[in-house]
Amino acid sequence: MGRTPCCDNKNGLKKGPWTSEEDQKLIDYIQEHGYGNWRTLPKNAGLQRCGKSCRLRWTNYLRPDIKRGKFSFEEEETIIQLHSILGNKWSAIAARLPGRTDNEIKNYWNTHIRKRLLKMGIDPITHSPRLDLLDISSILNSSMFQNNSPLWSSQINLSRLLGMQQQSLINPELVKLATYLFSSNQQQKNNPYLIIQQNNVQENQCFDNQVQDQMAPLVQTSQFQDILPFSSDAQLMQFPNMEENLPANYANFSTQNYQMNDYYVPMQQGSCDQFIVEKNDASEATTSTFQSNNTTNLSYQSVISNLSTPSSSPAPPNSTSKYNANSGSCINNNGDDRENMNYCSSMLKFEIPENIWDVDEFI
DNA sequence: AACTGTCGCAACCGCAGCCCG
DNA sequence: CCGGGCTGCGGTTGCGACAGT
Repeated sequence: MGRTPCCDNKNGLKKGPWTSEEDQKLIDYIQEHGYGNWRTLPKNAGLQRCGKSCRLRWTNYLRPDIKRGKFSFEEEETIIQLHSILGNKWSAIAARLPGRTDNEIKNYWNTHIRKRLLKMGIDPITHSPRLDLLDISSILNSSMFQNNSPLWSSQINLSRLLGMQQQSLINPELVKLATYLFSSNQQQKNNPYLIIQQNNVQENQCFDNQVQDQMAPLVQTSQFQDILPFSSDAQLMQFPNMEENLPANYANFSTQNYQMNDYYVPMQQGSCDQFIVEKNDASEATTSTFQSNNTTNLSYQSVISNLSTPSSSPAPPNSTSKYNANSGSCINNNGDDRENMNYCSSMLKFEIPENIWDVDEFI
């Protein structure tokens, strides 16, 4: 439209950091007259600033209801969850975080959370594991590609898959597939747990036995049996020393014994049509379970409380949500249709293709 | 102590949408 | 309906603080 910018310098308007005197003038004026009509406000308040600068200073810094200081774990987790739903809609995210401004959240995301997710091997945009960091050869050597695998008979064209490696970076379905293959590769090592070493995902095959030993009891408590992937006591029996290794205090256990870049994903393969997503608040960890309605189960659990500071999950108590894998919608026990399942899971999206064995469909 | 590189945050910039005459 | 003004939003930048050498 070609209108003149409101903040041109032809009037000698001041730019740059605000002084305390300017702040006080702005505060005094707004307290007396309220805000509105930002274009005329600076003149009336005796400020050599443009209205835009005044509005920004007020909304991002001087507003009395602004909460300063470090982000709490609850806030951080909320930001991650909301970002997985809303993307870079900082104002929308800020609207759900009382006292925080969009600018502050945006800065915090770019300087802390985004870097952390990248370091963990998670794409901060898609909130999915980054396929470009996966060792594709180890994926291809996974159980699914052994000649006794059901997939062997499906005549997969491996070179075709390799050729799609780059393209797969932008194909969400292939990302899902690779994620699943990746998990299967870990499972092949007769290990019920998958630790994603987020510092270097390429070294996933180097399983950290120490962490494994620490994590094993995590899922062996009666507290977790209801949300575990294992459908029977017999399956639970495959874990040794389940009573001895039980931590006295799970919350302390989860926050003190793990590195922030470790994820813990017990899995069993299977086809899934529909999942139940649960959040166990008593655990002070975010726990999500995907349970198929078939005979085989698949579960995903993320210990998210190791991100920064020990704290509790922001979700309301007793929140249980059902996630329909086909529609992608997430409905909690109050019947509210959540926009995205990530509200009740965590930063990692785990979606299992409806027909995982039909690999050709993804290529 | 001096220099250099990195990080974090406040502030700026430009664009888009809404409102109103 | 149209155009100008205002506001809000998201991306980017500049600079001070801090860490490392």
